[in-house]
Amino acid sequence: MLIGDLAQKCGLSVDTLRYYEKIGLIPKPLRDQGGRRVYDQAILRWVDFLGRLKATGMGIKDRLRYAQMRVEGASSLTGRRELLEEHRDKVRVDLERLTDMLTVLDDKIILYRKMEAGQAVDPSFENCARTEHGLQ
Amino acid sequence: MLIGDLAQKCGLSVDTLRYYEKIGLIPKPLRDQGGRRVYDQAILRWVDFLGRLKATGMGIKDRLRYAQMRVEGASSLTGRRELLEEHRDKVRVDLERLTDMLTVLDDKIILYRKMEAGQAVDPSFENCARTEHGLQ
DNA sequence: GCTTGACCTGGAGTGCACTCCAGCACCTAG
DNA sequence: CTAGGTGCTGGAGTGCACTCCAGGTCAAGC
Repeated sequence: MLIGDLAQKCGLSVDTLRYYEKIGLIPKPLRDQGGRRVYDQAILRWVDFLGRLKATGMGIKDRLRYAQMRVEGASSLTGRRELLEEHRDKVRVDLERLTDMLTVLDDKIILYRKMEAGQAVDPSFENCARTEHGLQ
Repeated sequence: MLIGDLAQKCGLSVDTLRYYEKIGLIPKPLRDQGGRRVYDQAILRWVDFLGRLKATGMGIKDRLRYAQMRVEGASSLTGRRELLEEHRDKVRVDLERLTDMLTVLDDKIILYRKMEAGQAVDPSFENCARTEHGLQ
């Protein structure tokens, strides 16, 4: 698999893949006679997992730490687990934040709909304890 | 309330508050004799809501669009509602992504713990369909 | 009256995470 | 055998979202 194929399969750009390699996020692949990168299928799982870490808010520094430990092998098992546990905690916090916000947004959207319908808004709703925002 | 007090109350830095004012995220406050910004309590609710939008992944451009519509008043009610509905959709997607990731992380953490305990890992678990990542 | 700390402005600098580019090599299809 | 597409490298450029700084003003306490 050449870099263009991998890019297509994993949804990253060729430039991003080379950038990830440069900073050490993905291992240096073998090269063919012409010096072109040749990837193994296994890279797909790793890139996918990196994408999930990123998509759930892990910055490049922590992904890099994780990648480096992964290269170190079995001796870094504990370190990797701890990093994932830290990240899990952050994910839990984010989940709560998003869940709360969903409520706030639902309330506000209802409020806006009422306003659009020309209804006078009940002040006790405007200052609804659930959102504490009313019309902003 | 001067800018330092506001900064303390809302958890943003003085610089950030001035930056937000410069780009139009928060309205220009009145000034006292000495030219210092004087804020009304009401700004707190707005800044808090902006913070929630930010903390749930809304970029500065959309926050700015929202802020500008807010200044326009009643005529922008529909626009604001639509923007919030768009954001709500994104929040829902993020919630699902985070929920999935929580499962993946839980599985991996269990796997790492087993490895740390020196247990041979059941290959059917290593390639567990839930995570499709195994040990990374 | 003077010091000290908070505030002011305009503009430069930072860190993250890519993204793009020039100029070149290589490989494959026609 | 050549044209077009893909790949290579090193390095510059981008957009976001602040953050910091110099050089100054102002107000309140001693």
